[in-house]
Amino acid sequence: MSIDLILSERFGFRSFRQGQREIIEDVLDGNDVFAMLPTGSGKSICYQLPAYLLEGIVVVVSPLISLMEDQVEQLRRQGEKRVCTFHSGMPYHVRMKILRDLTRYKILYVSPETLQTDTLSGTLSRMKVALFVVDEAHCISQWGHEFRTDYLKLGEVCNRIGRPPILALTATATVNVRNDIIKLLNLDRPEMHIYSVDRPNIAFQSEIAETTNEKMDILIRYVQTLKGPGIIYTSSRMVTETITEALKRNGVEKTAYYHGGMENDDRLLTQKQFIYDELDVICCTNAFGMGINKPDIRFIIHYHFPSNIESYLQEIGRAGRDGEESLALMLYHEDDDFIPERLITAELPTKKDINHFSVMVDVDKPDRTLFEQSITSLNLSETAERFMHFHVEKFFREEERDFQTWKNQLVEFIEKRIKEKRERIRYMKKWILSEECKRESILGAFSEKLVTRPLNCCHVCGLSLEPYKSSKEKSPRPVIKSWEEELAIIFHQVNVDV
DNA sequence: CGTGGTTAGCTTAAGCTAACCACGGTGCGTTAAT
Repeated sequence: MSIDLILSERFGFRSFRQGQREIIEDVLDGNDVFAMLPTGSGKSICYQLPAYLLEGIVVVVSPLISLMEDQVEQLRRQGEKRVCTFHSGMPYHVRMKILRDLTRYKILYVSPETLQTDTLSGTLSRMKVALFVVDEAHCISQWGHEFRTDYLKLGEVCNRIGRPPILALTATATVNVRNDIIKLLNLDRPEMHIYSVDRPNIAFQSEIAETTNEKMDILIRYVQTLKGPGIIYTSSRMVTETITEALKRNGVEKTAYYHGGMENDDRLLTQKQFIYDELDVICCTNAFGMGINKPDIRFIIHYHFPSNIESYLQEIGRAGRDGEESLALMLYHEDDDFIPERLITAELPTKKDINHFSVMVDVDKPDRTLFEQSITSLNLSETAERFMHFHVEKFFREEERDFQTWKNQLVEFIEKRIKEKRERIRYMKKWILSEECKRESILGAFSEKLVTRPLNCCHVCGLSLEPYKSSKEKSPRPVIKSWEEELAIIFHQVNVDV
């Protein structure tokens, strides 16, 4: 069966979008593939379609449980029942049943953490795995080194389950991040499919405030005049709540906040309200956004800047998926520099911590239990603690281990990581403050040149804010949905209520 | 930097103020205690 036939019969599309055919052909040839496609361009087809042609199961590593659930649900709606996910939120007996029947499935969605467990990787190692997919592959580089170290072990796990061909998918990765992913996943001469990260319908605007109060005033003024829906990003949970209150006091009623400290149910509810247009504005930390496929987001405002330019691109990339004019507004005040600096140092142990550690353990007769206990008594941040556990595990896996060498390398590595992270913050700040074209310089960060400049480019090139303002007389937007879509929404909600 | 929580120290001893300090963001999984 040809891939065009499967595309129309299984997925209901007449033709491939940019990049999809080439990527699928390389995957079917059994090559390792690295693909960078802009958000919303149909990345999942690149492994879902080959699943019908390859012998064995396709294992997809995904960063969020909600993302995995969404994908499974969507495929089931399309009529494909041979897909599943496997995670801690599922009842024990359901998980066991899936394990028993795993050979019957075509696609399995799983987190990097669960994939490490012997129950799952053991079962997979005894069957044929056709393809190993890493979705949102930039997470390997962005989260793997400290926050979710299981991302660093994906290469190993892939070997354990028979080293099938690997497909790494992402929407944003600088050349450095690409190389990091290739190295950590152990990709073998991968076929590279890199497409432009430019989003011509997103215009850039920045405002530099003299004081924090002024920044808040500017924010409120913009939100009052801009056409929604929109997202406001900040770097602090508390600030999301402060901004929400301030906006409500100033006439922007349909506003809510969202951050990782909230109850799961509240997060889900707020997210749904935003997607179904019950909210105009959402004030959030970087917890919000991954997997949000709302097509008509009109503005993204940064009240604080993210700590690197890929995160920034990810965040603004959530606007204008429908192709309509959208605005990315950056608000800056010099006090903002403090937060990202604090965050990067808090996620790693200091040299002093490492010295403390080496005093506590017996250097000549290394004992695993004592090592682990000593980490706990260092009183590190959760992320720094995770980092230490990962490196201790690595130490005990070495046959000829030497504590001093390990320690020196660790300290060196920490210094290198902090230096890199500072450099990335510095680059982000340079972008904010530079007097050059915002679009050209952001493309430059991805080693790309601007080909055509859109009419509304950025405030440096000259920008009219008129297209982004809300019109006084609000005509109700016609909502045209196919009956399939309507049904899907109804079923979705039924599932949620039960 | 800004903020919120804690504590020392003052005082017609229970509640106030001021000084000080810690902290700021992303999620998976498992387990212990009811």
